[in-house]
Amino acid sequence: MIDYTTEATVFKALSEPTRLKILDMLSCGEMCACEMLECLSITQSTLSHHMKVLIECELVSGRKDATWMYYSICRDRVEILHRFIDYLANTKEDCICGSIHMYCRNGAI
Amino acid sequence: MIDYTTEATVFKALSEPTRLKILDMLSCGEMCACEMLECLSITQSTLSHHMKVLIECELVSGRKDATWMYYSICRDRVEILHRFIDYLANTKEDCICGSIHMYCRNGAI
DNA sequence: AATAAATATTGACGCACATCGATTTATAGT
DNA sequence: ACTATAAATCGATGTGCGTCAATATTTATT
Repeated sequence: MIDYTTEATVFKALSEPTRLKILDMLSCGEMCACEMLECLSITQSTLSHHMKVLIECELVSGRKDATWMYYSICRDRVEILHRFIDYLANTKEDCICGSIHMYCRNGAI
Repeated sequence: MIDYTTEATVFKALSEPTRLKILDMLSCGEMCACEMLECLSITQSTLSHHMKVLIECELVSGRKDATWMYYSICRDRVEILHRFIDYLANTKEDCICGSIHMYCRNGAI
């Protein structure tokens, strides 16, 4: 049985234009929050909130150095997402479609 | 300049467990709405709403046959999403990071 | 025409979330 | 110790969305 909820949380984290831009900023390597803030039209508290969302779904990791926070992309999690999309959208042996009625009986989501 | 908003809309469509299950159901081919409804713990109007969301972001297409609606996954759009994730999360030549200050001046998102 | 089945639309409700300003916490430099 | 900077947390607010019940629309059948 697939855990749609966990992946949905990751997709939700990606459903914000600002957070997509944040990830784009981090794509070449880690970056300090204060530097990122200069290129975003949001307040510091909002940025902090966005980083929390990205960290909680494990798309990003944080590293503290003195008063600075450096963020970087977790490529492993991105890869998992990649494989999930592949699994979801393509034909497979153990598809819901095949055992769709049995699947219903389980009362899953 | 990248259009984060469009992709964010696609991710938002994917940020619902029920819609992920719907896509999973469609992964082996088109399916009728009434058949899908039997395997989902939601009302008919809610399913109709979800299908509208999936169609509007072009992840799914609909085909009407008499009173039945048959839905299927748009693999082209999934492929676009795939490439976007690759672009977003990996190092690239024309990265924001490199021209980050110039990028700011543009006043983009 | 009348009925039935499948789907779409409408209106309402409650909850989640993006955002902000203000405050708090943590750390470095003087 | 005091000040300044970076970041996190808190409380409030407005908007968006998932969901439902009820109704409307479309199409086939009798």
